[in-house]
Formats: sequence, structure tokens, C-alpha cells
Amino acid sequence: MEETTNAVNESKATNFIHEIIEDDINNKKYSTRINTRFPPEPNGYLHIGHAKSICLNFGIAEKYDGWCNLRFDDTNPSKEEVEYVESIKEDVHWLGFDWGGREYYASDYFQQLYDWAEELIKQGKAYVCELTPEQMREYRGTLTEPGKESPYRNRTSEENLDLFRRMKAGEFPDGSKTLRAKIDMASPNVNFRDPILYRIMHQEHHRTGDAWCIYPMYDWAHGQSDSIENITHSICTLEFENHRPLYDWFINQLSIHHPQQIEFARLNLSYTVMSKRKLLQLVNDGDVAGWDDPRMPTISGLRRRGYTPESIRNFAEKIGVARRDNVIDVALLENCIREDLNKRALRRMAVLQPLKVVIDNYPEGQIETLEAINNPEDSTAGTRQIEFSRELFIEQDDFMEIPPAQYYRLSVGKEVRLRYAYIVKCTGFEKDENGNITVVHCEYDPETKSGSGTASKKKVKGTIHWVAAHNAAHAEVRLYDRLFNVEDPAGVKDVDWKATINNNSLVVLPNSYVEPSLLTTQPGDKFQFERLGYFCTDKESPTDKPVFNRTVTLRDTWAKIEKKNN
RNA sequence: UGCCGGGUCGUCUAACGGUAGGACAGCGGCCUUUGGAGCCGUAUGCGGAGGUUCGAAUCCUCCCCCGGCAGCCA
Repeated sequence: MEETTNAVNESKATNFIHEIIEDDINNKKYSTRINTRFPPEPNGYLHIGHAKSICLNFGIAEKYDGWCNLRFDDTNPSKEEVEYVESIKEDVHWLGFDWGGREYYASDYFQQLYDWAEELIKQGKAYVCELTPEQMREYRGTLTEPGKESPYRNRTSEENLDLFRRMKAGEFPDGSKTLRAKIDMASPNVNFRDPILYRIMHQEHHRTGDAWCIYPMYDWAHGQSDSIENITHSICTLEFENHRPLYDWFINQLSIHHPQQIEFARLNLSYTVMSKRKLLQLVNDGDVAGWDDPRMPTISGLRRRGYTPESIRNFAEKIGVARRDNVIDVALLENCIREDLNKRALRRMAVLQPLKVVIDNYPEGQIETLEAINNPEDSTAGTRQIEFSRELFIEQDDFMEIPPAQYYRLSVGKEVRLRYAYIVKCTGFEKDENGNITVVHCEYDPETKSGSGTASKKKVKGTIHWVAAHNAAHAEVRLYDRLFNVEDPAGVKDVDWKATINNNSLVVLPNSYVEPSLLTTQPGDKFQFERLGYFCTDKESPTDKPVFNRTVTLRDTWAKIEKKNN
């Protein structure tokens, strides 16, 4: 590896890990560049918690002119699949990071790890054990009592070497033997109570095929993999803190490069679950439509929901990195995507739950073309033409037969502005036999056309959105809400976490209307539907009738007023 | 009750012995042809008790509370 000079960038450290690294750089602790790595196990899809780690590790490489490797910790073939490898690579790239071809696998190091295991055996520091799993548990002791030594602990190196080689050769059935480090069965750190290094698994591996029937345990593989890759700072979550002394012990026995492990607190998000086991269960049980269901906290789910990589990276920046347990309010995530989309998303009008409006004094058959602003936050986004006519659709919510105070929308006798068009006054409405309002009648004031200059003569408190009936496009809109009803589904006592699932987390509106310009939308396109929220075109949206996913609502002051009044 | 780690506004996060600050959430207001956006203002916090010091969130002692660890998972 070539010599490089690490330099502390102008930007100051923003968390305790940056501080450690800057100290190391200033003290010239390493002659090489700063090397980090993101080490997922390919046994599921990445989630927002991984995004925190990805941003941290790749962010450090960017900040300090270092490298961040992508390494798959694929030491357990019974749980790992190529599908997951592919999804992980896609998600890391989508977030905007690149591992520069340094795509590594723990399985690349199987031979080296095996050789090191033989070395440990020769040193008399590892032995082949034949305890059953049940016996193993008994012998391990408890958190407060020491364990006891395995009867197989004092075999000779020659015998251990022979047995271990025969394990590798496939002479023994699954689970019949293990290779264990010989350390200290009385250690207060249970990780030192002769940890298992290898187990027998006659299981095909997604990369090595049937080349191996013994597989290294994570603890035996992880630290040495970091060492092989010359990782300077091995950043992981808090639960591995107790393992660090063990990794150090292995590294010392083998006299190899010693990466510095630094632990941080994993991300928890309110109103969701984050463990891969639980996410897999939601997928397998059909509670969601898949790993990329827009309600999932997975990166692919957020992507399908309409989140941008920038918003997620900004989120990772805002939540910070520390060692105390934390639960981030999902409102912060939502704020990040609103902030991003407010600046970038084109505005369009969509009526989710249509109610017909007839403007009785507007000439039948007449069509006017109006100019609408694409994004008031971005003058370069320009304008578009929209058509106005006698019959239109408005939102059912924007008319009330008996309006409460502070309701600025339509009711009989009241006036509102139709966005980009005229001020209209409600003159009446029709109901069907079930009492449902079917049509609202209005009269418009021709003097109030938007942008006409005369518009300013009259002021109304409310402006509502609409879609002209003559050229409205049909659309399906999917309204997503939080997947769980409680802040910490996994933490509620005496209640199965699945019982806290929000049954209204998805509401499908199959009969919405949108501006005809939206007919040409492509999957992933993002819009603000005025007054409603941000939406994106679903990845499986058909071309004749688009499907839009609601990413997040707009901040809704009216909803707040309503809530307060109730 | 063994070992390791952690406690700063409601939620996150700063402070590195020298005025406890920022963000989100909340509340109040301004503005507005999106009840959006934006702008202004505002309340709320160092787990507790001692000690060291001119001065402590920061250093020391004791206590309290919370998290992790007993897979042939990672």
C-alpha cells in the first residue's frame, strides 16, 4: 500500500469518531490513508439504520481522503443470498457512495482464516470440542457464575490438527464438532469462555459453493477481515463492544495489523421497527408487500416512498453520532424530505377524492388556458398551461354543508379562489338519496381572473385546488402512514409487537383525478400536489392510469386547528 | 446480582474548567392566490448528593436510573 499523507480537512469534526480520527491523523498514528468499511451481512435488505452507518463510514472516507470498502460478512450460508448482495450494492450506490471496486467478501478470506486457525491450534490455543449445543450452554456458566472447562479442552495439538483437518474434509456430520479458542472459562466477559471459531455446516455458500463444509464464526472472521483490509478505524454498533477485547486477543495471537474498533449507538426511529429479523417477518407474513413496500424503513422502501438520497444523507447528518441510546422522532426524517422536495418538486394539481363542481354562470363549452407556476421556490422551473372549464372537480374536504369556524373553504354563500383561476361563490349543492353530496354549484366572478390585475380588488381567505373535468386524467393514489401505532413497537411490554401494527397505514384511492400533464409521468418522478403533500410515481405505475405514492403530507395547519377544537 | 457502556430541553445533538447553544417537535405572531414555503418571537434541560476550584455539564467520591452481553446468529 502506497504512502499517503492524511490531512485534517478545514471542516471541523462533527462527532466523537471524527475527533478520534483527527487525533490519530495529527499524531501520525498511521502511515497509510484512513480506511473504513461498511460490512453488511447479506441476509436482508438495508434499512435507514444502515444508512446511518453507510453515511458515517463513507463520509469519513470522503472527509479525510481515505477509502471505504464494501465488505459482505458472509460467514453463515444458511441465511445469506445473492439477492441481498445485489440489493445492498444498489442501495449503497443509490445513496450516492462508491467503493471504488473494493467489493470484498469475508468468504474471500476463508483460506486465510483457516490457516490462522491451524496456527492457533499449533500454538495450543484452540481445540476441537465435541460438546453438544446443550452441553455447551451448561458448560458456559452464566453471567454471574464462571463456566467449566470442556473435557476435550486438553487434547494435543497433533490430535486437534488432525481432527480439524478431518472436519474440513467433511468426515463429520453437522454440529458434531466445533473448533474453539482455548482462553478462559471463568472470564467475566463471556466472549472469552472458549468461543467457537468454526462450526460444521454442510451447506452451499452463495460464493464458495461446496468448497467448504466448515464455516468461521463472525467473531473469528470479522476482526481479521478488517485486519486483512488494513482498516484503520473499524466502526460498529454498541453491541460489539464486549467483543472488542476478543478481537484484540485474536489479532495479538496472530501478530497482524490491529484496526481500532470504535462503537456508536445504532439508530432507532419512532413508530417503526429496525431489526432485520422483524422486517423479514413483516415481509414473510404479508403485513407489507415486500422489502421495498413504501411503509418499510428499508432504503428500498424509502426510495419507493419517494425519499431522495440527499434527504437521507441530510438526515444522517442531523441525527449525529454518539454512544447513548436514542430514538429519533420520525418527524425529523419527514422534515428532511419536505425540505428537499420543497426546493425541487414540481407543483401539480390533483384531486384525490373528487367532488363535482358546476360553475353555472360560466359559458358551456368554453375552455380557457391559464398559466400555472411549476415551483415557486425555483424560478428556473418555469410555468405550464392548464385548462379551465365549466365543470371541475374539487376535493370533497374542500366543501362543507355546515362549516365550522375558521373554515376558509367552500360552503353555501362563501367565496374561495380556485387556484390560478377565478374567485367563485357557492350557490348550492345536490345530494343523492343517501345524503351524499354529489354536486356543488357555484358562480364565478369574471373580474377576478388570476393575474389579471383586477384580481387584487377582491380578497378571499381561502384558495383551493381543482382539476377541470373535461380533460382530467384518472389516477390511483396510495396514502401511506406510519406502519405502527406506537412509538416503540418492539418495546411495548406484554403486547406482541405485531399487535401494534397500524391497520390504516395504507389507504388506496383508485378514483382520483390529476392534471393531464401527469399522464406522461415516469416511475420515480416526484411532485408536490398542491395543498396535499409530496407524491412520487410508483415504480410499477401503468402508463394509462398512473399510480402515485404519497411520500409525506405538507405541514397541515388546518389539521392542527381541527385537532385542537376536538 | 458478574462484565462492559450510557444518562444535557418533549426528541436528537453541541460544550473539551470560563455566558448551557443548535435542530426537529410545541406554542404565539407576521406574511401568503398552496391553511404550503418563508420570516420573527417564545417556553422547556445538565439524574441526585457531596467534594476539588475564583469558577464544574466537564475533574473526584458515593448513590440512583437506563442499555448491552450467557447462538454452533451477525
